[in-house]
Amino acid sequence: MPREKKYNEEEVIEKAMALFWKNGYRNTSLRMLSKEMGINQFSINASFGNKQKLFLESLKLYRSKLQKLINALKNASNGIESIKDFFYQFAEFANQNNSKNGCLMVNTMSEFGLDVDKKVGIIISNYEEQLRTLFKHNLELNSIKDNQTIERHTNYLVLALSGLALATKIQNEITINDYIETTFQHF
Amino acid sequence: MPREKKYNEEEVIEKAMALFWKNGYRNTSLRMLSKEMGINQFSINASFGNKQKLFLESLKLYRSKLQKLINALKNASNGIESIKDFFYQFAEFANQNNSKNGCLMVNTMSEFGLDVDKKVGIIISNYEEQLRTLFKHNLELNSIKDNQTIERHTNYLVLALSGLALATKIQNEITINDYIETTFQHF
DNA sequence: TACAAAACTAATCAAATGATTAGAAACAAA
DNA sequence: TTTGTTTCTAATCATTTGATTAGTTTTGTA
Repeated sequence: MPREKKYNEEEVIEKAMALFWKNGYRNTSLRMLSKEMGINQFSINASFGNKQKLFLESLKLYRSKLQKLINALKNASNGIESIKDFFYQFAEFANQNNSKNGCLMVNTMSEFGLDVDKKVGIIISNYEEQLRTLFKHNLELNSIKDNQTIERHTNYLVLALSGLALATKIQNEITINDYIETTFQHF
Repeated sequence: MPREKKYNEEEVIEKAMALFWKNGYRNTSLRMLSKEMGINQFSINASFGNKQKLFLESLKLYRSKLQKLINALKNASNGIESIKDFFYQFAEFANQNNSKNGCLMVNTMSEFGLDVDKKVGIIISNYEEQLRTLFKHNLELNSIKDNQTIERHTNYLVLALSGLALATKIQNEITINDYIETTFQHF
């Protein structure tokens, strides 16, 4: 066993994710990544292949962070109130340290639309599907709505969440809170 | 008076706008613009100065197109129903010819966040302010809500509209309609 | 027809980008 | 110590980018 890597791949990918989150895919260059990650371009290639693959790993890491919020929703049983709590936690997550970075998933959707890379697209749709299932489940918990209404409300909540993510990039906290409160006043 | 321009500036800026709308600012190169507009890079510079200024003119043109929808809302007097009509027209506008391009304003907000060019930012905030005023006015028309509630609902509708713009880039028509219907069921 | 002013074409510039190369440095095993 | 494998550094590659240049063409006026 010869020379060991100076860096920890988990650690450097955390920095890559932060940069992609802040700037988007196309506006993050390998030189910026190299500087931020503290390793040179060759090492990025050696560890991750290329920029696209590095982004994919960054998105996976981001997803795993989001998963913690989602798990809280999974274990909740308060119906619509649990979903509302999730919205507030999500808003805080999307604007941690007043970063105004929004959500990396939603940012990526917005940057690429339907022309997104296939593997990236799968991660995003898996995430959306998981959200949809959890929202639906919680909507069924404490209501007597018919299936069609539940389906409609589920669709609504999924879009409302991505709208919230977008909003955190530019709006102030009051507007954000107004938005969440009004969203859940309907139920 | 010597040679006349071969092209009409109004016409070529329409094509530039379409390209920026589809691809965003950074992912639209001057060569793509040159090809689409049918004039070479030098002529783009001669007519508009540089890429940034061309984008600004494109955004102004986009804004003037949106203004037609807004004027319909201005002349309406049906309160919340008028706002709902506006949402449907906006959704159709953002997805005309099944383009999935969303809204150029919202796309720009998402691409640049708060780091947006100053002049571009002014156009966007003017637009948002106009929306806010019209929403507020229509909310006051047919309701007995207190001022605080109207303010909150106004904030809600502004964010709901940008969320709708984002959604049209990726979601199908059913989900979009569910979203609009549920949004206005609250009132 | 000759001239002048503006618009045109095509080529080119410097800078930035993603990716790769050549060679030096590190280090466990023999 | 020597060897072989791997990581590291720094330089470089070909493209693409926004912008500009040099020189040609067009066209109204004198």
